[in-house]
Amino acid sequence: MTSPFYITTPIYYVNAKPHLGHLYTTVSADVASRFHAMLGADTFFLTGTDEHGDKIVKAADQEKISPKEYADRISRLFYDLWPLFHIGNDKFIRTTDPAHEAVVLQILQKIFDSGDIYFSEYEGLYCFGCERFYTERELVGGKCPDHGTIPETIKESNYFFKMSRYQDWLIDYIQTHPEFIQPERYRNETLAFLREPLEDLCISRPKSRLQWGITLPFDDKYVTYVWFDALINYISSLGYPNGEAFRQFWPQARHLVAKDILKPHGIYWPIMLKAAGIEPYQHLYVHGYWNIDESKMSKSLGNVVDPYYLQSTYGSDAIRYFLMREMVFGLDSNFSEALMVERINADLANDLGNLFSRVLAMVHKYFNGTVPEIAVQVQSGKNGDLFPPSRHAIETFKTEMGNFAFHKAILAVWDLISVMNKYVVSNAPWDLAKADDQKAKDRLADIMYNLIEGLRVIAGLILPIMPQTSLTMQKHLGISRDNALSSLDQISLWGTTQPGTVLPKPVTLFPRIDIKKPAAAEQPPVEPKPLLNLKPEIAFEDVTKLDLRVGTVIQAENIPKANKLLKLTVDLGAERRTIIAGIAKSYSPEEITGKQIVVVANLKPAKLMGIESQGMLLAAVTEASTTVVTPSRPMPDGAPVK
RNA sequence: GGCGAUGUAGCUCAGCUGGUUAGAGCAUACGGCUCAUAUCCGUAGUGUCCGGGGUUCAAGUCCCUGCAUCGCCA
Repeated sequence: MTSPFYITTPIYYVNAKPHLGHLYTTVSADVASRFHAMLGADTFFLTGTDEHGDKIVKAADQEKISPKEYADRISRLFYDLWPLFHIGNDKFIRTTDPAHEAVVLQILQKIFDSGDIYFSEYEGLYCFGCERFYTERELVGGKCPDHGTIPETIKESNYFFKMSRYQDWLIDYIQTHPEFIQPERYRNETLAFLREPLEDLCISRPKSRLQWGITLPFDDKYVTYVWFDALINYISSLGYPNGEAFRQFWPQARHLVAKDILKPHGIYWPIMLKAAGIEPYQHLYVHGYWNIDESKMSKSLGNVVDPYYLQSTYGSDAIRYFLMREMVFGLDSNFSEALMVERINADLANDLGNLFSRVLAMVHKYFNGTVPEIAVQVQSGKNGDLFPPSRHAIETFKTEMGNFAFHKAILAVWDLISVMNKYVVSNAPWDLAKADDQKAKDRLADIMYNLIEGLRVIAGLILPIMPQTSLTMQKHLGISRDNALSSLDQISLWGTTQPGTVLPKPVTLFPRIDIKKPAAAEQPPVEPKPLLNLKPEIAFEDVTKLDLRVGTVIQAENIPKANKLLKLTVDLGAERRTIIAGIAKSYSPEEITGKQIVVVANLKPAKLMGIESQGMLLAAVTEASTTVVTPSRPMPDGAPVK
């Protein structure tokens, strides 16, 4: 019996709507899960949402609803999305589920009792956006590098988890289990991080600052840090400690994550498990990002491709195929609609769809839609012409899928498709059909039977990737629902199609998409109005504290080793200022020189890259670019901006 | 600043432990077939394999160095 297979996606944080990154991770997990089911494994596939923490409270406040209502709303978007992509998860967990919260309490108490949690006072700079403390040197110009806001100094007592105690154990574990973190580059990254002393993890937040969380079992004045709460979902979902699913699946866990959450999964989580006396998970599989139109996708910005739009425009299977085919698991990939249309047309419509269509059309034309009598080669105990390439495809597919090399597994299938298209041409069934002798008729029957069997193999192999298309193909190959292909062994048996089976008329599996008029143009995306994610409301007095002035950039230069920063000399009329601005990616020194800009003139100076910056300039910022704010008509330098 | 990754045809990428005229898919041009979703099959290419230096009988492949892009850490 194949060992049980337990796969997880991260539970997605409900501060953002589902985007392409979520979709990719979830589809990957679904594909892997379906594949292992085909190998005969019992599978458990988990996804869900992560709902506690500061950011959720803030987002809820914006909407003037409770954190729970807000979490319900966003969680629902994920929950409703997955069926559209035929994601077959066994469970959808929410960290607000009472059962999950109960397990978190147990784990906390267990680690607390064993002495790995201690109470200590801490003072530091805290960014509310990031929900974390920063050290001085991590800040950029005194500001949070992610949010550009000035962190607040906070002094508080908190509970800490003694991760440092397990550092050597973890290093040793990763070194003696090379497959623990994959691909290797991320294993190396984790080990590199562990070369430095590990700091203990602050695992609590005082309720004076945050109530939206799980109250610590040993101190009701605190709630649990959201990551500590969230990671436990992987075992609470299985009914830790006594659940049947936990006993069956736990040691087999495979966690799928994007590279941005390597640290919590590669370091915190194994140590948490160790401290709680639970066996480590089996594998952590780390994948890369989708670069969309050159720019990265980001959870905090609107620049993401909407899965709902993709599904309604191109269909679930085409998207699943593209995501699995285009990305080399572990590396970054590019995403654009044009690239996707190209793949859909070339691979799905031309290669697969057309092969399917031409073979079935011939069966109808030459044999009235009936699978011809078993061909000579098969009768005589030999396998058919297409048996060797089919077997090869199956074996390669099996190996590569097992390695999470989805794109290579797909290539193996497409190699078979290519062989079959050549097989059609080189045997020219239309010529055999015209011939008037029995030998030609037998040969024609033989060829058509081989093609039908080849299609059956393809239909089986694409089952994990494109489940709906697989079912459509099977139906048209005369495979009834009751006998639907479900295991690799079944697919590997050559010659299971019964002669005499009447096949339905062929259908178009994937219509070609007109490049000049992409489907996108016909169905404009129905975008729900994006949330602005505003900062908390401020009073007029707060605005008057800012002293904004017009100034002219009279000199600009690059700063060595700082690829984002320019050093500007700005004329404010009465005085000149040196200002360090993070615009180097969007402006050359030449381009910015001579421009009038708007400066925050009463900002406390800060040192960046060893240079004192005496103010900051205003700029409009997206993930992709930065544009400096300029008065629409020339103004005298030093003129106030109100 | 430290560590690491990447840099190969117009595009996306293969090229394992160094070994004959550097590959695939897509895109392009031409030819063939007609069963098929104007699909499929065949042919043709184009490349200072990032720059420079070195090791070797022989380097895209190893070493050094520079540049560019990216990631992690500080």
